[in-house]
Amino acid sequence: MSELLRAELVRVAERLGADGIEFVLERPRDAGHGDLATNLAMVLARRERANPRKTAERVVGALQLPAGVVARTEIAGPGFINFWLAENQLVAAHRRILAEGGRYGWAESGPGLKVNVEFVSANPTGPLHVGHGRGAALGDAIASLLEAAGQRVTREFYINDAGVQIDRVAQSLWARIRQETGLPAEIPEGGYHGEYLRENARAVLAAEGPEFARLPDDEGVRRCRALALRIQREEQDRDLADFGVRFDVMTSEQAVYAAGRVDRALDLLAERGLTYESEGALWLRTTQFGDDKDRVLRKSDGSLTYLVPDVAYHLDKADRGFDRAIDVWGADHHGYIPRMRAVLLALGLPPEFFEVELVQLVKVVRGGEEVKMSKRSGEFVTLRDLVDEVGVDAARYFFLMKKGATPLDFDVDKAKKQTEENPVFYVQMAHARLSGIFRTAEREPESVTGDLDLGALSAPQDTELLKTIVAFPEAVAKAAREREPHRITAYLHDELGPVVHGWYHHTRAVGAPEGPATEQSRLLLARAARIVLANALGLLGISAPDRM
RNA sequence: GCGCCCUUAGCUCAAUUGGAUAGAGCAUUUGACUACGGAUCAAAAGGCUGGGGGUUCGAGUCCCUCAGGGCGCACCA
Repeated sequence: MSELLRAELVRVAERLGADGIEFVLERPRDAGHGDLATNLAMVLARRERANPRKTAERVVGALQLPAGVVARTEIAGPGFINFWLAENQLVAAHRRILAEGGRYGWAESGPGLKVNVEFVSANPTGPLHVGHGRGAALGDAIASLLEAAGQRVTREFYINDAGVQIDRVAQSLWARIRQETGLPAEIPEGGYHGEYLRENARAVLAAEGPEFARLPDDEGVRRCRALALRIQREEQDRDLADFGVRFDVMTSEQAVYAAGRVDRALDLLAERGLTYESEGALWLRTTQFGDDKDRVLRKSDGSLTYLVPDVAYHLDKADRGFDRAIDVWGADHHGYIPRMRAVLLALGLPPEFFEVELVQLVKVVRGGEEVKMSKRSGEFVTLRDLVDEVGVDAARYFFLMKKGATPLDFDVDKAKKQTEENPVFYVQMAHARLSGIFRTAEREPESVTGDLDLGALSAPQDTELLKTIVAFPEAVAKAAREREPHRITAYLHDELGPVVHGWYHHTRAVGAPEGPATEQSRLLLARAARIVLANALGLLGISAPDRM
């Protein structure tokens, strides 16, 4: 219905000689300002240096809407135009919720963009930490939101298995294997000291036999490289699977090299005249594309910087036909964005192709104190430890409560509470209570069908609940457009949750004192609200329990 | 030194991207169950949006400046 109104406003704007003008049509914060409001008249007036209220009168006078859509129009404040929708619009919207069910909130538009969302992409050097968990929750939710917005999404994980970090973990594992059998060995400089490598060492010895530790160092390290990679990858995959995250594509850096893509990327840059030799190194003119200094591609020792495989990998994404490559990165990589963007622009990719969503640090707090490490990792809190303590639902919800770009204090005590202080509990409780209504009624929600009788929904809480659930698709579209899942947690906790609890508290569905027509309509309302709660939670990867 | 992000109620955070009277939760105070789960609800109180200047019908949001905090500035990944 807002689409219809928007289209008509666009038509009026064109008639008033303002083609393509940008204006806002949205649900006002204050319900006293109508169901929908637009600033069109003020934008027009600014352009024409006219009185906004007079312009608003012209706009309203030119509107031609079919009967039964808008009940009332008002010009208010500095020149806002407020619309009250006709009641039958709400009945129709409710009908749509029941009809679409689990897909309510999803865009109707046809095949959208092909989007690649790359996230987590942890080095295969150890278990995932809580920061990876936040990236996983955020990337997965952004992917789900984009799917809901009608786009074709691929969830991808990039395995950095060709760099020096994997050498270090191989050397570290080799040292632990020797230590386990009483042979002298030291963890190398920059190596990994976590307890988990001791576990891995014991597992390798159990599988390969104790003589494995007596191999020459170079062969031992070489074999440890493959073993460490496999062991760490398997553990990360388990961590992710248990966190409810599933990837469509795992791409390995080694495979990017093996396919010749890295050499091809270098050739392509050279062909375009973007590289030059200086001081024995090969440089890229990223400054021509907005970077603050040129960057080295091949160091004077002949090895490549990590920029080269990263560029090759993103070219590969473009070759695979993606319109967008959205990368979820740790915030410590933000300095790396300009040069990546510069290179991709230089290679002729459109500026909107490459997008980065940053994830800030997670500080785990228990009893008011920061928790700095887990026993197993030795240096960070693992995702598994956190999930074991608070559960997947609470972990995901807390990770998604704030914008990714702001630092997060994860309050473990609060996440475990079974009271309203815990936002995820509060929201899930709303769903469980609605389910409870149907238990009491001894009916399946799906068996309650038909249209709402607005005349029978006499309580103000009825109307409030109806308007709140009808606003859900707009919230999804906005969250997808902005890549901001926290808008959905905010919708759940600040809007829908309180409205459901308030409705439940103040009105009665089963055995409604107003009579059977009211009971029927309230059951229909409860069924619809339950759908919206479940869909919103589902987008975030959180369960919607019927009992708690 | 340069660049990016941040500073909003006692605390943790929002604010429809420049809109109407800056909103939630926690904490505090007061009240509400013989009813679908009181694991909840209703209400009160809490603010010079870090300071100052500017842009305009209109600024938490944009620009300048000052103060405070975080991160980044490799021929590391």
